[in-house]
Amino acid sequence: MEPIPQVATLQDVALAAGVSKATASRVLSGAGRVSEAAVTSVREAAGRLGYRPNVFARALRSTTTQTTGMVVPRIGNPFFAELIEAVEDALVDVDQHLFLADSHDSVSTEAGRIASMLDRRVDGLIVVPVDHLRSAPAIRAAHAVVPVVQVDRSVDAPLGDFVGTDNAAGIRLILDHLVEQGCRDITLVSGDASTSVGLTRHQAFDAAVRRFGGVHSGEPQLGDFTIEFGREAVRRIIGAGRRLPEALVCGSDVIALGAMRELRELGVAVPGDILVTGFDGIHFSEIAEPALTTLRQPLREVADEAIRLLTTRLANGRGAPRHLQVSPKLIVRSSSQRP
Amino acid sequence: MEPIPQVATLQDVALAAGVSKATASRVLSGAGRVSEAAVTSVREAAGRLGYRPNVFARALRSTTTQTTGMVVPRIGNPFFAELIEAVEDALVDVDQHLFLADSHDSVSTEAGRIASMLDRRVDGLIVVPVDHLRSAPAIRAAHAVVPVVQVDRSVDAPLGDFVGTDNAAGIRLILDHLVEQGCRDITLVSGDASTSVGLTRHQAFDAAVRRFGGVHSGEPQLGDFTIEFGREAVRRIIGAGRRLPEALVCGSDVIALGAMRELRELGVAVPGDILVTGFDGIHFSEIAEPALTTLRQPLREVADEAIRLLTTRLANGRGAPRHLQVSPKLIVRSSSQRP
DNA sequence: GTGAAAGCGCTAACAA
DNA sequence: TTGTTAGCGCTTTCAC
Repeated sequence: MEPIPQVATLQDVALAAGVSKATASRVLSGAGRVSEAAVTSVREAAGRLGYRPNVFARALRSTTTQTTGMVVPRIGNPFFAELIEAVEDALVDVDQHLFLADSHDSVSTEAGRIASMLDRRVDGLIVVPVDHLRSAPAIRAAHAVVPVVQVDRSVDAPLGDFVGTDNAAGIRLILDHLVEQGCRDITLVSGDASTSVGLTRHQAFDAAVRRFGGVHSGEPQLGDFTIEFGREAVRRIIGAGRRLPEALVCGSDVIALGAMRELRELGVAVPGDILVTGFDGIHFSEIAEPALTTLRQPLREVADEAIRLLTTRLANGRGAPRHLQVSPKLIVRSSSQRP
Repeated sequence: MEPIPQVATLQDVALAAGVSKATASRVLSGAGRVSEAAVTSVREAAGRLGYRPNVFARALRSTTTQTTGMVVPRIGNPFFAELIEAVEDALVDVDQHLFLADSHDSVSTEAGRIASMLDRRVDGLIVVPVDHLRSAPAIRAAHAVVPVVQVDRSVDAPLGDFVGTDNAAGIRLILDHLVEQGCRDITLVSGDASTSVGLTRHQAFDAAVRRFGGVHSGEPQLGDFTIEFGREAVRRIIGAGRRLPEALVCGSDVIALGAMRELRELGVAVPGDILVTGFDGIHFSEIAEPALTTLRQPLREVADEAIRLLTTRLANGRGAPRHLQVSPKLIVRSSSQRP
């Protein structure tokens, strides 16, 4: 396999501008002192020849690739899709490109994807870990080589930086609201302890329930952050034949949407017979019927912080891991208001 | 900026295996004749040293990068998010990695993203064009350099391969169904003529309406494929004060979901007062209330075909552009059934 | 079957 | 300020 010939190389530009490759390089990459004349002629020549630097030659020589890697559990999950969009937006502002991979909720796939990001010498890595324990080795390996920022979820070990939502505060906002609505019997439907958010939201829920004297919670339903699990949880709760709780606090909008669907199919009215809340604030929470009360995560802010952490790391190197939390905002809609 | 030192280079492996770089390369990249002994020792040494080939050095020398580029109008749009997921899945099977970019529904952003894909020497490019006319130049430029396949939408000029849904057949399925439900007054709410799908679905709609003798359609509402436009269209239709149509045929599920939301807020019952249909078959169409009748696009199939087209091109080079259409499947749900 | 050597396009010493 | 030179790590002739 022959190398693909390049339209115009730095050599061509240098020749056309009547300078050396080195000078041309200095002009184009903006480093080092160069004369006005050189700048003008090189710029002109580069433009005329339609010169595009060879990314690989550059990467082979330098330490940067202008590329940020991102690994998420599942692209099709609307929450992650919206997060990806926010990151892509934020990346444009710092002139970085996005290398994206999907770990399919599998720790081993995730490890492979992270390894391939490292092979591609990404300048930084944004990862939403699949599992708060078993994702650690791959992330640790990455962390040894490149700045890593975990977003939304994190692994247990203190590895690199993190930016996510203040889950405990969020859950408290939800509980306050529900109690205010007169609920005393509230059940949690959320992700299980395999992810940090599942764990934290569960703990926060228990703590918040304990804080309110008269409130009690049924058996929490813990599983995946999927529509299907939301449905399944409802079937389990209703199948158990016990009295219906007054409210369902769901660990994500996706779960809540699935739960509401199943409730409707089983003839249970929301918010008539039971209140439901979500978490994340995805676009669809607003157009669901009934519109879903949720906690909006400021994704653009999260994305901006993630990029900022990455670039700071790149500039300043090591240092204690930083843990940033943004505050979710309670959006009260029909699903949680007594008719 | 110093080059980042590599953990183990081919040189190291060769040394450890007691062969030359050339032989080591031949073993590892599987090209050329090599002795059993060489294979064993090189493999062993590579494994022991944790050798990972340098992607950039390889790309600099060879013609392939194991990377496929994908440019979509908006990642956050659930239809595209699901498409991206399907493509990512399909790519794994052919050992390719994904370079993803968002064109933000802007032709100029799209051109920039495509150019940067070319800079990165992607082996192939998958693009969902923003505009069926103005996206052509950038796609043509790409097509001159690398296999390009347009997915879902296409530009007017015959550039590279295409794989998408048979929109006309889809619209016909919808119309047949609606007429069967007794509808005679049907309005289209869809994307405008700036995209090929907007155009095709509109034309197909007009043609199908003409085919049925007694059916007439109100003024079609054309705009973006967004939730917001779905709402806006409904406001316009109702604000016009004319008699409500019997059904709304929406050009995408996202539009339909927005439209249903607005109808509800305005006190119009679906399917009691008006029927609504979507297009695409995104996950949320199923859990909407009422569940949305839609046309399911077989995304995994589309993705597989796209990859197949790309790899065939890569192997066989030029040739007449191929235009593949997959058949959407009508999924009838509550939103289009007279109570 | 194997090795030596050239070179992909670029950046960064080091001289001048 | 500029040019010369030396590689970054790899694949691929071309001899042997």
